[in-house]
Amino acid sequence: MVRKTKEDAELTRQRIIHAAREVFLVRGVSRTTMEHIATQAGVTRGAVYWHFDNKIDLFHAMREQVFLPLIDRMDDTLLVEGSEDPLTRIENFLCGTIQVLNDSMETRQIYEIMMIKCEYVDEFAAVLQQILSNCSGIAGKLQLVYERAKVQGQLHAAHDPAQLTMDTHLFFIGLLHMWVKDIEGNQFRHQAIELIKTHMQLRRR
Amino acid sequence: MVRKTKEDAELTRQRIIHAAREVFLVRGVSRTTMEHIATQAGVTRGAVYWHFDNKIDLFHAMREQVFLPLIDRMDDTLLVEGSEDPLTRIENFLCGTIQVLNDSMETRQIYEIMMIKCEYVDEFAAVLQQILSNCSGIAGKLQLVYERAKVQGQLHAAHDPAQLTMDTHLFFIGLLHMWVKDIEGNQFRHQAIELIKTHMQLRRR
DNA sequence: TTACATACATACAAGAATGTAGGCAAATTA
DNA sequence: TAATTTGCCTACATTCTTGTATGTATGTAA
Repeated sequence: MVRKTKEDAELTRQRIIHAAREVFLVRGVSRTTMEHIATQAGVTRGAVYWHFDNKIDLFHAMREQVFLPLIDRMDDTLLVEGSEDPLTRIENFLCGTIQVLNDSMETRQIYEIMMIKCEYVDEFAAVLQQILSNCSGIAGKLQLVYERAKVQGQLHAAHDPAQLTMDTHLFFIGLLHMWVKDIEGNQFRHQAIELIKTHMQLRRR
Repeated sequence: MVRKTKEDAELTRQRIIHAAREVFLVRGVSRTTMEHIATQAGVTRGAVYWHFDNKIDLFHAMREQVFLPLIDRMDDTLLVEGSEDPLTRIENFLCGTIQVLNDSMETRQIYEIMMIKCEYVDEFAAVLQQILSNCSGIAGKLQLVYERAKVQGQLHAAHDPAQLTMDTHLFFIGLLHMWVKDIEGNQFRHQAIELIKTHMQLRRR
């Protein structure tokens, strides 16, 4: 078969992205060649180069598939004032993220690639900046919610929302890192939810 | 000059390790070739291969130069019961680590390499295990000190040393990661010490 | 002072990896 | 249905890397 319909082509594109993820995970981004990805996807380098300019283009395509949903979920869970109080909303957001990692192998693998299978140099240095910018965004939204919690009297009088935000932010970054690295699962993965609950409990009055 | 004395040779070895650090930092570990390192060190690949089997051998040599001192300092600061109370000892250890990062460019760069310029696959997967094992060691010692704090009545009655340990551990891992990634310094580096003090203040009764 | 080991430099062979250019048949459009 | 574009494959040409093998001059020990 040579030429495909548009739908078939899009399917090929997706297959290539999936293949890239699988190979990145095993070989690391740097050691992965376009040939590896092509073979894994069952096509040739020609097809890969047709759909993507180069490796980092492919990397970005892969990354988008987990980060766009993350932002959406964050807004929904954190900012929409439903029946939950602010601190519970934060707790739900953190637990929800862990839940996504548990449920979605794809997300799990992409996090793993970004954390321990990628070197942020040259073209990839910009990716790191995007990640940091994302983190700032998360921290910003967290702080909004902590400020709501303060207003609603959920916090100890001595606790400052900005400080609590940073503390929670760093805690969660650490948790994500260890969750991802703890492949065996016996150290952090099994007790991640409990760790979050404990962390939040420390700041309820 | 061809043949050197033992002292000269050791000097060459050190120069190669330093060169490797510098090149790893700029090009990432994977993209760094032995030729890059040799050139940076002012020698040829012959010299590099004489002193080190391959790149990961060099990587280990580089890593040792910061990790052995870390362990020592940890034991000194955390475990030696001097004039300080337990919670202060923990605070001093955390602040001390940040201080080392501030003072020692070498340490700073090696952390940066290990966190965002290295892919933990194949031969490097074992390095990640060592790091995790190191983390376990740190957590273990932290917990000992938190238990001392509990005995000495420094903690709230409701707080469990094991839980506080994990929370502090994850906070600090997150802090280290963000400290390293925050090259500009405006986000985390400048306020790292304050963040630690705030974190510890959350658990003093 | 004669061996031998050491500390490198140089040269070579072999295998990747990349990007591009050209080909080709089927899908799409006019 | 003719013309064009799309989606992909094949085939270079070129450039890196690696490991090793070999050369060699100098410390060093007997």
